[in-house]
Amino acid sequence: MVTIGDVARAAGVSRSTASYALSGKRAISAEVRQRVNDAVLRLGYTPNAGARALATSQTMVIGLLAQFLEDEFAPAMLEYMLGVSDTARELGYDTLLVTDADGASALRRITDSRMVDGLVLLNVAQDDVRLPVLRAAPQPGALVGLPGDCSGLDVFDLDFEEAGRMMVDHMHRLGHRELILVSQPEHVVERGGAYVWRLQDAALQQARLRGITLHAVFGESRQPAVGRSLNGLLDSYPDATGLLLNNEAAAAALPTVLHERGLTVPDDLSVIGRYSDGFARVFSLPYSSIESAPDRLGRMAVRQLVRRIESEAGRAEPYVVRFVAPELVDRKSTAAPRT
Amino acid sequence: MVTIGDVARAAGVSRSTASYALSGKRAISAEVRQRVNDAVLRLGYTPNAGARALATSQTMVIGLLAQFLEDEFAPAMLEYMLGVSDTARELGYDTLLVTDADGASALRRITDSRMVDGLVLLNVAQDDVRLPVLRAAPQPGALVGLPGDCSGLDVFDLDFEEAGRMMVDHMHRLGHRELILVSQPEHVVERGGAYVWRLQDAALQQARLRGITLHAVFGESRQPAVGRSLNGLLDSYPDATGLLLNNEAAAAALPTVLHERGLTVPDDLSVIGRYSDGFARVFSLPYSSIESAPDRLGRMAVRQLVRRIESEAGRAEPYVVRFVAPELVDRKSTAAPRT
DNA sequence: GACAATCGTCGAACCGGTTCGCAAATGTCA
DNA sequence: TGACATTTGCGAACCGGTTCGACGATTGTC
Repeated sequence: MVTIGDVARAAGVSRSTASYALSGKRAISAEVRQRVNDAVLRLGYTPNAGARALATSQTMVIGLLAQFLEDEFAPAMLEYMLGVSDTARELGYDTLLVTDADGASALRRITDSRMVDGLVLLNVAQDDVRLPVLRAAPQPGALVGLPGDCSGLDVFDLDFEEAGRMMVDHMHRLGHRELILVSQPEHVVERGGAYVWRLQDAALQQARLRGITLHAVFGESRQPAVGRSLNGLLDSYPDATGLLLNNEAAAAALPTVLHERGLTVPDDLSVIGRYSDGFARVFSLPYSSIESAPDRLGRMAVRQLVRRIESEAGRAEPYVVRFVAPELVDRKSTAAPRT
Repeated sequence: MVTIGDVARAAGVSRSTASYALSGKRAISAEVRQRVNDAVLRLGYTPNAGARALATSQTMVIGLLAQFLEDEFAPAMLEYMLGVSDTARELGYDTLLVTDADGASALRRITDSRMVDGLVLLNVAQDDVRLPVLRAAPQPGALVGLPGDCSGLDVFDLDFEEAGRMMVDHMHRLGHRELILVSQPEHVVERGGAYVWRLQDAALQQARLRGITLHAVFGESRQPAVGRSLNGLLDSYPDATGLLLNNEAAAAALPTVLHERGLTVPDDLSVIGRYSDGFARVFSLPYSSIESAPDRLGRMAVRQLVRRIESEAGRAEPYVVRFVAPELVDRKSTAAPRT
């Protein structure tokens, strides 16, 4: 392994001079700088990350805590992860991926051992057990997902309330008067997936405001339960003319269910989902949807995190809670209800 | 920050004694060991990862290189990633996620700076530019995906040849005589996605052997192209009675295409895909499929990698190329062709 | 020509662990 | 009681970087 000592020797200077020549933190003559650079190239020198971390107390790594829970819709998580990882790299950071089932103790391990300069938490729950650990950590943290208590952290999330209202209003404008909202499985809500009831509560309230009926139910997360559950719903609410899906698995299962029942979208039923456009295209999800913007959220979180990491001023700045405005991507799956 | 010096002082011993008490690499009296452990608990000591890496030249981190390419089916990658990350953690390692577009230079950066003890490469291409870098690196590497040259590396992959033969034979046994095989987009193959033509070539050969017709074509990776492409195929080969899908996006798009054409599976058409069971359940993919076993492959790769990292004997062991035998998961999407 | 300021470089210390060699304390046996 | 082995803990060196203070050589100023 080639160290900075080897470079210094090859360039005929001291280790400290070599270091300064490379970092530029002190004036070094052009000639010496050239000799050092040549030596670096000739020997193929790359600084040892551990040594540098020890000396500077900066690892240039951010921790990405992704929680994969039973009944959670995992594949969507990948989009957030890529947003985080790609943005981190653009800003000069690598990404340590942490998928431990026990997020709190994994978080403690990572922060206490100083493996990372900052953290991004995905899939944050209402009362997330990881948050006290994160607040106590010396590194700053950014969340994707809105918890009950945002203090001391930067938070980014889709505006699920507005999403719920948009779904209802869109249907209402078209003339629908009875809707069904299929949320994530009850499990997810119990565990504190706040976004589920944030959307649901707002949708219910908006329905009341508009004077229309909204049946809010929990869905399932995979076959065969998800198909059965959708059939059950359509049996239970035969007069409903619109379906709102805050549940990706349900959106994937719906085409077949409707086909089997001989129903056509949007003639017999109008449908709006909530997922990213990339997802819709890859999985052939044919319904208009509220864009969940996972890449944007991941990007925003990392940007803010790095700002805090890198400037001492950033550390002191007030914490932000920022919502991405939902946008409806039209895929022609809604229309006026059949009279 | 609390260091081992603080622990030593609190326990009334030297730093070296504290270190030995914790590592157990030398005999330390029970009483002193107790005092050290108490101090650790009282002060909340966790070793600094950078310092330890510097001293031991072991980071307890493995690098995970995931390549997300245009037209590649990204969501399936998550299953591999989780298999790797979870297994790594079980064995005491953390995972550095690298998603750079330029995999080769990212790999060089990671290995040269000694950030990781070993590497897992996903989505390995026939003539992968990352492999020369990996072979030159001081850390061992394991691949998921079979390249042209496996020398110096441990390789794990699904037996795609056998998968191709199984698909054909299964259809042949049922009485089918004309099949269509939809592969990944041409892009993927051009870039060296060997698994595509490994399956395809084996399928073609087996079809010849059985004396049946197999139309092998490239598919698309997303809507609306993927739907159009499937429709075009069914138009072009009206006599085909069986469809083989080595393309997840095509499997997701097919139900709607068939519905629009008024075709029923398996009465009008028999279908076999190639994807994991977890995937099929979450995305309501209703076709029998060859299990791609992503979690198993990730797990195998990490296991072997850690074996090589941890034992000096492991380093010397001969390199392995191991194939997972394909298994057909029956979802009742195949039957004898309509006469 | 004396003195101060600036520039370029070096030596040494430090970051926080681990590990080697050694010595003091204790125990064993003749 | 003395010789010797064993246990137990300590000091120092090292891993590979960064950074501070100092110092000699230039350059500038009056």
